[in-house]
Amino acid sequence: MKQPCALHPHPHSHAHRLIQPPLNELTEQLRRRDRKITAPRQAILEVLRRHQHPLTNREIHAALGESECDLATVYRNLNTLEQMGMVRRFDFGDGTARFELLAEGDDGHHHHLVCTRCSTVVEVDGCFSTEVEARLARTHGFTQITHRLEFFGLCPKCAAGA
Amino acid sequence: MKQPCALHPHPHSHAHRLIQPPLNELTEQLRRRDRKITAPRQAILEVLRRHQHPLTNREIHAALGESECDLATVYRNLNTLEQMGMVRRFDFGDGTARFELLAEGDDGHHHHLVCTRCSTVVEVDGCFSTEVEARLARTHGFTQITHRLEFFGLCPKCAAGA
DNA sequence: CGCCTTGTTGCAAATGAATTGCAAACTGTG
DNA sequence: CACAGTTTGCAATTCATTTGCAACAAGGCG
Ligand SMILES: [Mn+2]
Ligand SMILES: [Mn+2]
Ligand SMILES: [Zn+2]
Ligand SMILES: [Zn+2]
Repeated sequence: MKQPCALHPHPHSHAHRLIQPPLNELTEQLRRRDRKITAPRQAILEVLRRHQHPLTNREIHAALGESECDLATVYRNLNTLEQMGMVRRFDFGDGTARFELLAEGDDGHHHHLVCTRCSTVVEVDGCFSTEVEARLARTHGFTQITHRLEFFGLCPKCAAGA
Repeated sequence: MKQPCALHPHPHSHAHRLIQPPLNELTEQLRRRDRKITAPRQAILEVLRRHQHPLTNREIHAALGESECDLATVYRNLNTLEQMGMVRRFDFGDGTARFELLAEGDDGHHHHLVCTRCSTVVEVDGCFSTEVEARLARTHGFTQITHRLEFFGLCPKCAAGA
């Protein structure tokens, strides 16, 4: 029940971020905001808890197993969870949204390094560019500046075997 | 015929990048690669030449005027031009691709600052993170690392009037 | 200038992610 | 247990983008 991420190949030497809030803490967040604790919802959160890499709606749906629910329900729930700040949406530019569970209080801002061939995902931590954003704010008068940044490249395995 | 960008609001104080290769130079590139110089193609290149901000397929199609062609043709041409390295595709995360014309030899790598309310686009020049990429390469063994980065914020006009 | 090969176009249909209308089922609460 | 407000399943819809196919046009060549 607590198997590691089977959906995504990723370098074993680097563990993913190890947040994994316990399920009861998650349902607590739901309860607090008058969201109902349904079977699909719990199952989805369980899936997200198990996989600390970004997952697509379809992948989450596929990983549900028993408590199967409609794919539309997965979409709806991830939107809800995003609005509640419980998951973060990522965009790897392939037209399919991906989600990661957040620890409470964490805004989840971080980046990834994605293999353009096998889709291996490496969690990149550390975010620079606060100076860049400050400069942009100063130069162009923009406020509330954020950014979306992902890295792409060829993973060692793919570089070798191809 | 050489009106400025009418499709996108953008701060007047900052001109966009002023590449604008002449049309004949562009058709020359086509000829060199056994691509035919058709009316739709020339018209599309003209539109791109006039607007040095990222344009969507639909926007390009709408800006064609006389030499109207099918929207599918616009899509096909932008894919072709991208493969040929004559335009660069950008992704602002709204599910719609945008394109900018490139000067020959330029790979067009750069970033934007986009207003989340009115979609004003500011061209950001300067690309840091070569060190970050080098670090990622070293740490994870990836090669050919690039990145996709866009900034988002509230433009001064929107911050004021709302 | 006509012919031929090949790239291109228009049009309509297909794809694929994501959203939505609606009626039925369910959750939390009193 | 009953009620009000959510959530779900299912099917239909939207929207960007792609694609099959037959008609067409561009460029090379004789
Ligand atoms: Mn991540
Ligand atoms: Mn640009
Ligand atoms: Zn790889
Ligand atoms: Zn704005």
